[in-house]
Amino acid sequence: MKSYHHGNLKQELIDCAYRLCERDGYTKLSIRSLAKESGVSQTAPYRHFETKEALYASVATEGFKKLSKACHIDTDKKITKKHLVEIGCNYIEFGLKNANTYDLMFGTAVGNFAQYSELLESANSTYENMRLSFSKLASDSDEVIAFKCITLWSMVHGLVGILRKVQLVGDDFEEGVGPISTANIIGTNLEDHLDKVLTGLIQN
Amino acid sequence: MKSYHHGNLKQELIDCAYRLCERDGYTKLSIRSLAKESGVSQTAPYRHFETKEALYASVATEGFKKLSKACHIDTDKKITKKHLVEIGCNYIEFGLKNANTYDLMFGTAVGNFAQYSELLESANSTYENMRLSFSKLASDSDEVIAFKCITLWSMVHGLVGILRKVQLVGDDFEEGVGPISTANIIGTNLEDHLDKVLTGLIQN
DNA sequence: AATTTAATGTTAGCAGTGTAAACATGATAG
DNA sequence: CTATCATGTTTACACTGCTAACATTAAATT
Repeated sequence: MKSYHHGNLKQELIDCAYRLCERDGYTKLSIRSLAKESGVSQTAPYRHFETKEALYASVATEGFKKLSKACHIDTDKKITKKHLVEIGCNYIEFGLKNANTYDLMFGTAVGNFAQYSELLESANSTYENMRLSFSKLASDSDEVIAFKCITLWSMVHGLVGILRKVQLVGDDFEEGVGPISTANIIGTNLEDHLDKVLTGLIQN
Repeated sequence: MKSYHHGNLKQELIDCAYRLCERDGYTKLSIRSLAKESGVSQTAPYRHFETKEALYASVATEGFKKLSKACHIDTDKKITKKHLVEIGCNYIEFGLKNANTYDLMFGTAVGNFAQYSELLESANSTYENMRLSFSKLASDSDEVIAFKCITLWSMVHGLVGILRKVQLVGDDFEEGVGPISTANIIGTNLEDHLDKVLTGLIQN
C-alpha cells in the first residue's frame, strides 16, 4: 500500500525532471506532469521547490556536475596541449549530447545563479576545474591563465551553440547532422580544429 | 472610429513583439497581450502567424538583419585585422545590448529555421557577410577562410553567452555588471582581448 | 509515553496561456 | 453588383504556474 508520505520525493523530482528536460527540452516540462510521473498530487512539488525556476536550478546543477566530470583531467603532472584538446572535445560532446540540459545551464531559464547556492557552486567549480588545468600547462601568470582559459571556454561554448544551430557536426558526433549544404565548416573533425586554435593560442 | 480591419496588423505585431521581447524576454510575451497591445482580439494574430513560434521567427529575422548591419564593413578594399576586431566587438555589443533578441536568434525557441524562409535567409546572410570580410583579409583558400571565420564566430558567440552568465563586461559595456569577484576575466577591454586572439589566429 | 510542532502531502480554485472552430465583416475580383 | 476570400471576432477547451486552506505523519519537546 502507498503511504501518505513519499519519503524521497525531492530527489525523485530532480531525477525525473532531469530525464524529462533532456528528452523533451525544459519548455515541455510542467510541474503537473512531473508530479503525475512521480505519483503525487499536482502541488506536492511546491513543498520542495518554491518555483519552477528553483526546479530548473536543481536540474542545471546536476548538469554542471556532469560537465565538470566530463572535463576533468585526472593528473597531477604537467598538462599538455593534447589534454586541452581533449577537454575541449569533451566539453563540446557534452553540450551536443546533452543539448537540452545545456540550455538550462547556460540559457536564461534560471536568471540569477546567486539565488541558488548549489548551482552557483557547481558552475563555479566547473570553471575552476578548467582554470586549474591551464595552470598545469605552463608557469603563466594568473592573467595569462585566465586569458587562455576564457579563450578556450568561449570557443567551445560558442561552437556548441553554432554547431547546434548549423547542425553540422562532422564525423565526431553522428547525431544532429542536418541539411545545410555548406558542409563540414570545421573540417573533418573537431579534434584537429581545436588543435589548430589552441596552437595559435599557446606557444609550446 | 475604429475600422473592423486593422490594415497593417502583421507588421505592427512584429514590431510590437520585437519591442516586448527585447524588453522583457521572449518567454514573457503572450499572443494575447500582444493582441491587446495592438487593440485587436485575442486570436487575430493567428491570421498572420500560424503559431507562436512563427511569430518568434519573424522577430528573430529582424534580429539577424540588425546583427548583419552591425557587423557589416563597408569597403571594397582590403580588410585588416583591425576591421575584424571591430566586427567582433560589434557582434558582442549587439549580443549584449540586445540580449533577449539574441536568445530568440540563437536559442531553441525557434526550432528549425528551414521552416521560415526569411529567417533562414537573414541568418545565412549574416554568416555570409562575415565570410566575405575574411575573404578580403588575405588570399586564403575557402577552407582556410571558413576556418578563420568559424573561429571568430564561435569566439564572439561564446563570449556573448559567457559574459552574460558571468556578468562581467569590463569597461566596454557598462550594463550588466555583476557581483562575481574574479573580476575582469577578459582584461580591461574587449578590443585588446579580440586582438590578441585574432593575432594568434591570423598571421599577418 | 504523550503531546506539540513542523514537514510534507492533498483538494479546490484563480488567472493566465496557446490554439482550434464557428461565425462576422468588408476589401477586392469577376 | 455580387461572390469570394482575407482578415477580423467570439466562444471554448485543455493546459499551465501558483496560492490558500486543510490533512497526515514524522520529529522534537515535555
